[in-house]
Amino acid sequence: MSAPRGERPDGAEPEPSPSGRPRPIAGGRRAEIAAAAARFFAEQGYHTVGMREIAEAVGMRGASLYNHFSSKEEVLYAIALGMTKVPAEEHLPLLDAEGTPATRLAALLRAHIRHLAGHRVEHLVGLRELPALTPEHRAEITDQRRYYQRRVRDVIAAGVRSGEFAVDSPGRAAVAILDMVNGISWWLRSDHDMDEIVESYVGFVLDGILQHGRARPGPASG
Amino acid sequence: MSAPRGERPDGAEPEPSPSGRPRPIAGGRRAEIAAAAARFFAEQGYHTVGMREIAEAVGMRGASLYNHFSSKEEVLYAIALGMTKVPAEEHLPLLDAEGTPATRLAALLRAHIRHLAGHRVEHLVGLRELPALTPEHRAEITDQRRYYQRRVRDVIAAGVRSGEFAVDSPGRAAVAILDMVNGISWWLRSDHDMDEIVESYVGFVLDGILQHGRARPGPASG
DNA sequence: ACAACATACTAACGACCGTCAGTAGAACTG
DNA sequence: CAGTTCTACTGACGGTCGTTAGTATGTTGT
Repeated sequence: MSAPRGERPDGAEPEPSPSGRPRPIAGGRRAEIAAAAARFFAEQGYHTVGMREIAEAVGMRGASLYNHFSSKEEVLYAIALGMTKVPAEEHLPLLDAEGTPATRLAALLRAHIRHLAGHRVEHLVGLRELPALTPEHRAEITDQRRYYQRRVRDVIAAGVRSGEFAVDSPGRAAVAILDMVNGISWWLRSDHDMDEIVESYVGFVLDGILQHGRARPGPASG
Repeated sequence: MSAPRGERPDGAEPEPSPSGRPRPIAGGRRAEIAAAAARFFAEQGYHTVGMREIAEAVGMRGASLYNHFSSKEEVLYAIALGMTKVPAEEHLPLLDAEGTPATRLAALLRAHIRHLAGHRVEHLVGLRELPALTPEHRAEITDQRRYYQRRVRDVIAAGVRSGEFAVDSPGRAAVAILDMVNGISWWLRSDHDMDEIVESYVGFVLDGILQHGRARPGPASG
């Protein structure tokens, strides 16, 4: 089962392209590697996966990966960054749009969950493998996450002031909400009905958690 | 700062301990090792931590750990089992006690969160390092977790039937609730006010998520 | 055509890993 | 007392890991 180390497996390549150029892709190689690595990291864990295994998945030898990434940790960092910095910059403007706090938060939640679903493995890796990052890289990721969390807390606080929401501690609610929606990436499968999940969770948050301090009618009893 | 136990000169005393017996603890050694390992696993990740590092923390050499565990994976398995099987057997009977579904679920949530807080690192490891387990061990842990989740779903369904709760999908709500409360172990620190956290989350669940389908009065407008 | 660059390769290094074999000294048991 | 068990030790093995150096080859720019 071990690959013959010293020999060139001429016919073992997935593409024995006789032109000598194995892959015509230009520039997108980094993303391709990161995507393959994220898949492996998600299902086996960062440290279990070797550079040679990642390389094989994209049709290279392990050492060649260092033409695209300076280290294994940088691969992980790129994955984590793509799930914190990028969506933060794309989604948080939704909180600055027009509308009530409730509609703005709903828009953010929908974008958040849909993005998570579209990048499930990357999201899972970004949550799970933080300790494997360099202290500097880890700090950058957690800072970004804290900022995102703070923005959610602020829009909740605005909703409390406007009377739309009823919670004691917007900060505590923000943490609980984000933990709940991020939990999706642990169990999501491709055969789930995304529309239904999104609307369920938006309901849990907007009509549930953020309303739990409000008086309600009890169960029908007559 | 290095311990003097490292080198063993020819005729020197192995331990300066006056009693001559290095450790009077009997039998509790397994738990001591697992606790130390859980601390390391939680903050560095399972694969980053070596047997020699765990051993040093309990005053042994790496190879001596194999007098207590047959493999490194068994250490992880013991930790994970202590956070699924044990609490399931201790807490789930609360769902069979007397009272309404709401009071029974509240009791379970309180016990769950308090147990989580008392074993934060073990809980985190049990969540995060599942892929490092043997397929058989992993299956056992996830089966246990699925059972726990099903019991929560059932009590939610009972509450819906009795009119105490108002949710469309008890199963979906159970998953969301458990993800939310389990998320606590990712950020909990020892200086948090546990009573306040517990009651906040019980409120999020019982008065929030599980009521979100019920009609409510809107924000006060007159 | 020639230089410069990008990308892939082979080969190997040093470090560390989990694990095992063998041993020794205490602690119990009869 | 002898015999068994328990626990910790030393020392080492085979393997894998991330990474580097050096090299070959195809593409691009002038």
